Amino acid sequence: MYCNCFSEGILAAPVWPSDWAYEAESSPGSRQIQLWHFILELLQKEEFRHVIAWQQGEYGEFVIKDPDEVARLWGRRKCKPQMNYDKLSRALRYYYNKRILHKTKGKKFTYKFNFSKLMVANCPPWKVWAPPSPRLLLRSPALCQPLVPVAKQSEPLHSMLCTRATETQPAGERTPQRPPKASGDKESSGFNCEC
DNA sequence: CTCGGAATTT
DNA sequence: AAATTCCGAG
Repeated sequence: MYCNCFSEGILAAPVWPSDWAYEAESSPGSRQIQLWHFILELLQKEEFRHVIAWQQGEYGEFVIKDPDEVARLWGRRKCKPQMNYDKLSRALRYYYNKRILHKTKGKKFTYKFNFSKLMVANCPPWKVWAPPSPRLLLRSPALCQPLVPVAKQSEPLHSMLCTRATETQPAGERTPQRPPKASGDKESSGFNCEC
């Protein structure tokens, strides 16, 4: 009932406030990927669950199991070979004031997303894979774009999320998809920089 | 490790 | 505006 994130309703929303989804990769002059997008991407793929993963229990909370690796991947994406966890974590800290993240004190390498400020529009991490909605696939490359910041300047009031659908283990309904991950299995190791 | 100020860079 | 780099303090 509540989790209608995938229904046409929301996905077919008229227009996106600020379509960064489009400019995410293409638009030459547009901004580069943001760190939290990247984190979400990693979190969304199980290939990286040994490097970074959601923390069971509190949702939105994740643990960086291998800080060096995450930093390396981030550095690769941004073409910043000198990236390390020290720097990456500084960027993460800037998110505290922006209300995108906050720290889970006491737990090392553990942060938590502030979903009250962010709206999940597509491919929520908990479901890992949203079915069709071809219209919305726009021109996204491999997979659908993860999120959409809801409060750009005006905040509607969508603080609603898909509630916890995490490890409730519905079993029946949705079958766990394991989309395109079969043949070659090049591991692809995710992303490369096009610099 | 974690936290931010400050100066730069993109 | 979002990050990167450098770094002293707790």
